[in-house]
Amino acid sequence: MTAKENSLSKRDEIIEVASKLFYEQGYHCTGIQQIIQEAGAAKGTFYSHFKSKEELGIAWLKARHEKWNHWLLQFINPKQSAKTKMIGIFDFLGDWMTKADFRGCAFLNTMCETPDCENALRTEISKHKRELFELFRALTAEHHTTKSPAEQEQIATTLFILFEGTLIQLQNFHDLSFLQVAKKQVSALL
Amino acid sequence: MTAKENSLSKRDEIIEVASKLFYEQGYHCTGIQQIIQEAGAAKGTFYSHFKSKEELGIAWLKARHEKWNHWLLQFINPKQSAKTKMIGIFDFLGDWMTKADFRGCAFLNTMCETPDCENALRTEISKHKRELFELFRALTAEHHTTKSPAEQEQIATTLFILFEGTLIQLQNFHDLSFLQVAKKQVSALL
Amino acid sequence: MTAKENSLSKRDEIIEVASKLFYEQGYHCTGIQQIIQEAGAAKGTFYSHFKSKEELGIAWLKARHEKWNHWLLQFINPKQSAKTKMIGIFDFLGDWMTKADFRGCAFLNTMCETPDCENALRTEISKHKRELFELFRALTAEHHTTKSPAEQEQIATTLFILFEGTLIQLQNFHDLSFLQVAKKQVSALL
Amino acid sequence: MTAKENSLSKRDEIIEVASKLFYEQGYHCTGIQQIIQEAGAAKGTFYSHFKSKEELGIAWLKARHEKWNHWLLQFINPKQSAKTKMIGIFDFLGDWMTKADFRGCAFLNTMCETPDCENALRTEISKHKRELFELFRALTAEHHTTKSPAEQEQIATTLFILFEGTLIQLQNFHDLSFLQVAKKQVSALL
DNA sequence: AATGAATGAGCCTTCATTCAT
DNA sequence: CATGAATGAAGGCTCATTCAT
Repeated sequence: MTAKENSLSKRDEIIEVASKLFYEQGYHCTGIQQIIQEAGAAKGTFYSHFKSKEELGIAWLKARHEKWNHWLLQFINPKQSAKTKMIGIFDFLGDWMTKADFRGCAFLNTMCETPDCENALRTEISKHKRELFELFRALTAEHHTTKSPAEQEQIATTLFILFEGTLIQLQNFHDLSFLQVAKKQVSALL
Repeated sequence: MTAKENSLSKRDEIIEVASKLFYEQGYHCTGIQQIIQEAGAAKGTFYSHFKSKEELGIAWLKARHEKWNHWLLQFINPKQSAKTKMIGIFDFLGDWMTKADFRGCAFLNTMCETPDCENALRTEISKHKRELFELFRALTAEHHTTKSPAEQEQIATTLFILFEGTLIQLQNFHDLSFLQVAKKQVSALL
Repeated sequence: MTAKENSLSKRDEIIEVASKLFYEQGYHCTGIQQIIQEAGAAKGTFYSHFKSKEELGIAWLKARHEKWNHWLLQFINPKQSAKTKMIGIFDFLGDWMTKADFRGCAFLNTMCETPDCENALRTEISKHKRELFELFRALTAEHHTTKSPAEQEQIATTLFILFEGTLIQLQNFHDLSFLQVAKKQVSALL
Repeated sequence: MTAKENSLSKRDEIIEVASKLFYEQGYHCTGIQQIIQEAGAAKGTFYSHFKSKEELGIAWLKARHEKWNHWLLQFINPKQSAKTKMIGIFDFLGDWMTKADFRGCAFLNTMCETPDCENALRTEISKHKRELFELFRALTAEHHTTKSPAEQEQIATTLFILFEGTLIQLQNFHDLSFLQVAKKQVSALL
């Protein structure tokens, strides 16, 4: 158990440290050296767990995806209706950005510094965002039961765009009034 | 004159090459070495024109700001009304992204890879985006003459959020249907 | 064991090469590039052993301190009395400078090219010289048992000053007659 | 007159700035760029006055030689006897080092960072020091009229060694008590 | 599973100097 | 006499990765 815990914890410790640094400093601006130093691991240890920096990056985004989804669902699941859940997503956005010191979204940030679309990181990024999109779709369908699929798609997509747009504005301007505007618009759509 | 032209063109050549590379590869992933090589300049030549990479980065963003604004205005100015101009901004977005191979916005990309808000690049970035915001405000005021300032601000901000959100989605998914959704929403707002 | 020996010897090889070059060319005029080239090491190897050039400089001075003290003590310890030992120090000075091609003292040279007194190298330098001062003090106390502490301090300090002054003159003029004069003066003091 | 003054002042301004920087930072650690920048001159202007950095270094040492000698003579000339003049040289040393923030002697410092004895700077350095030696010789001869030339040489050389040794100790330890000891020894010799 | 020395290309920047104007 | 753009080698240092132990 101790052994298992240790072996798990070594790899996980690296991921944990990397997550913090990749998010705070950016993926490309964070070096393996800093990661292993702060994780208390050796060079060789790192490369026995990950065959490259990119593989660590992917592990980071996969873990981030799980964690972030968990945060979000924990936040909105207590809400009763699909409508209040959708509004809750935007409340979550404000909470999240405030706590994160307006650093923005790890996935969007990494997308912005990774032009190559064939890059494996980009796959994780679009997977993550697609799942968020699906959530908007599902909640919209649940809420707007009488509307046509096309109308539903229009609304879900708009919500998704508003979410991403507000996120970027918060990151850029550190100004929560963007969130208030977005929420008003969201309410108007529901 | 030849000398002046040459000496100017040398500095401008560096900016031009840097603009291309910074945009295509990202600011941090582009080295001075590559820039001067592709510009056919020597190390020392570079540093006689720019005191640091950051100064070049700022020169890049300032030039980009002018050029991009010029593109946009040239695109929307022929339109007759404030309303068609606002819709035109979103048409421009589609044109731009298609031509740019969906690389996204130089300013947002650089923001995403530059966490430090005190960074001089960030100043240029928010300046650029604030000006775009002002354009939305001005056109909204021109169009919605009967609405209250608060209502105008709500609409202009929503348009701005939609613009940025759509931009990010195009960059992420390379899927112009996001633009169609956004345009529908924009029309509904006007 | 072979591994350990090799890995140690790599670091030591760098120190050894650096010691030679720092002494012969000066600390600031010697680049890391030249050091690693002559030591047959890679850039990264160097920086895995030393976190900066300054750290290597300190390692150099620390090693030099040990080696030089060893040379000196081996030279004067065979002498019987404190008096002959003190004269021996000046004989050693002549031998040393002759063998060193009158390059002077690594510590004084580095002090002269390092104006910042807070610099870590300066700490090593004054440590080294203070220890030499202590040797003069100890031998003076042993020799002049009847004199007052104040008188002893006066003599020890004078000997120290004469040593340093002669050293500098030898370095400047390559003329051993300065040493003869100094020795005469030393004898007069004892 | 204005023209002459300006043309003189440009070259002299460079020398003046260089003097300050070479002394404070060391010869090798000071770059031409910093010098011309602080002197408000252009690259080409510099190289029209000096064919190389070394030539500026020589101009610096020549000017320094004149200035320093002037300082010293102005300090000791008011003294009546050769004896008080010689003691005055050591008083001057204390004044000088205190004012110079214990940066030491420009000539010795440059010697220490210039191993190559054939270097033109070294020529200026030994010229300067030889002249100081001559001063000690002349004053000793004036004072010790009854002593043999050999005895005079012994004393003058000892004074010279004490001067240089004390200078180095002040630079190293910033401790004026070395000067007191030296002065006591000097008095004993006269 | 873990270590850490070794690699060499690359990072941004400064160096002393030349030369056309 | 003065300018300042251009040069390219070198400065100290970090990068992601490999490999023998």
